[in-house]
Amino acid sequence: MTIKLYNSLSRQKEDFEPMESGKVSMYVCGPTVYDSCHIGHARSVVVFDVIYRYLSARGYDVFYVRNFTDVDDKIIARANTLGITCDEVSERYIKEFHEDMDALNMMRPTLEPRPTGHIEQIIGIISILIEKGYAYAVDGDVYFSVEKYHDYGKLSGRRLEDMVAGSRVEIDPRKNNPHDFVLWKASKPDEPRWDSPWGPGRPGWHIECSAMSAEYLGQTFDIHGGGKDLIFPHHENEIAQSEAAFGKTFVKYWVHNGFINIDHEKMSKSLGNFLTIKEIVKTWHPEALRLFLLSSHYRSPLDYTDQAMQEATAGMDRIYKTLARVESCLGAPVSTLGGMDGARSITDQTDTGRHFFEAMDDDFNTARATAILFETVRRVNRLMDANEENPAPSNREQIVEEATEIRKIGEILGIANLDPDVYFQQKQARSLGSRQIDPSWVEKKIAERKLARKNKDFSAADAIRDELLDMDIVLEDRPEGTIWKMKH
RNA sequence: GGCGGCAUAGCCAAGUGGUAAGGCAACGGCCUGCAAAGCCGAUAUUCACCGGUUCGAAUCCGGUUGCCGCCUCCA
Repeated sequence: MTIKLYNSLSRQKEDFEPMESGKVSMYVCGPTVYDSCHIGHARSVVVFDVIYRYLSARGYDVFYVRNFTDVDDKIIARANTLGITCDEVSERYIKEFHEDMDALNMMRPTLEPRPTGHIEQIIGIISILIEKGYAYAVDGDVYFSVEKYHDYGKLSGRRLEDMVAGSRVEIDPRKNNPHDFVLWKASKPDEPRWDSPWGPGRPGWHIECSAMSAEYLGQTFDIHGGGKDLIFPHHENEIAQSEAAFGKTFVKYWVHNGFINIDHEKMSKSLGNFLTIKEIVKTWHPEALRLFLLSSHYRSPLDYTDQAMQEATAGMDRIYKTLARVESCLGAPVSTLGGMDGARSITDQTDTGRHFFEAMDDDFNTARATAILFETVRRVNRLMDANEENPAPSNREQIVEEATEIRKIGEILGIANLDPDVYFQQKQARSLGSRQIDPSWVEKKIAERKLARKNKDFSAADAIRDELLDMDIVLEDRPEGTIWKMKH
């Protein structure tokens, strides 16, 4: 089986063949650390997290680099506003980024380099570009000359002459061509600065990715990822810099994720509809967010709404309810192998495993993959329905096997690997916290209802149930007693 | 103006030449005191519209309409 992935450069799906058999080098553009992460970051990180996990599960040794941009105009502006140093700003938001991403069960990349630690390499590339005549210095700035690099525009599919220069940004008269972009920026007095052959300054935005990817992955590497918006100008400029400097193909496969809308609107600070991960995770379980993000293909636009999150929550509940039911049916937890071991143990020897591979091999089609997950859930439930109390050994075996497949697939999607009790407790804690419900009061009501039911006073019992339902508390009368859950 | 994308049931969403996955919601059945949960069942003769290619198209080609993104910092 061959993995196919869509290459933004060729605009079609291609067979995935890494440069070195069995190994994958992957670079993904991370955040500029000047503010809290929003759901857009979450999508990008989840998408590449799943790609990373899947490639690993398929036996590749993946070297995954994701940078933090820690020197930039926005960071400087932020530092001035907060009255702290740029380093303090980036440290603060890197820490926050890690907290948010840990909450969303993201795996850490192999390396998370930052440009401030790679100034030497950056200056090195800029020097090569000047030597080769691709760049020029003006007043302490260094610019890349887009006209010198003849393939400029090949990723974004635009030609230099078609672009309307100065339509939205003022033309800088010091540039040879309005589309020339800055490689090195002279620093103003109170800005971060490093010595360079062109005077004290700091790196431009694009050059860091060329420098750090070359440093850790080589001058050519397999996969470069990021949000769709980075195609132009960021990735276009990276290609120009790297290929001009090193004279070889920069990246084999370009992978870009689509954008998130909020209630059908583009997310933007001016509209005031930026949703941070912290806010979302306060009301919704992180796994519901992951399921939502993986419920459509990574290149499609995705609309975030409360309804969508409720549906994703219902989906996660369904999976965990089944796992809980398996546990009580078999009297033992459904094992998680932990880490990537579970994911790596998926084989195409089972229908479920084979279908899952087919879906994911096809450009990481997580929407199809989640469908397979739900089909498996239904099969397990059906098996248990047919074997109420004492499942025959062969049935037990089958139930365990199918339930374990759910865990394994979940390991790659980054969901369904919690103890079901823990999942429902975590979920409940969110609801109780936002609704201020006292669990012991609920227990008291349930006891009252139990008494009423014992006395066959069903109207009183139903009144209690309705009262609780108004507060989004749902009762389930099970053989072993009544349990309660929050509706959302 | 240039480049690109999307239009599939009430909603979300797979499906890229062989006769429409999956989820949520709603409906009927089993179960239940009644519910809830779970399972079962029925739900798109049809994939924005108009032509064309083909034995055969949601899928390919041409056109029309509508929506969206990028061209500026942005995941």
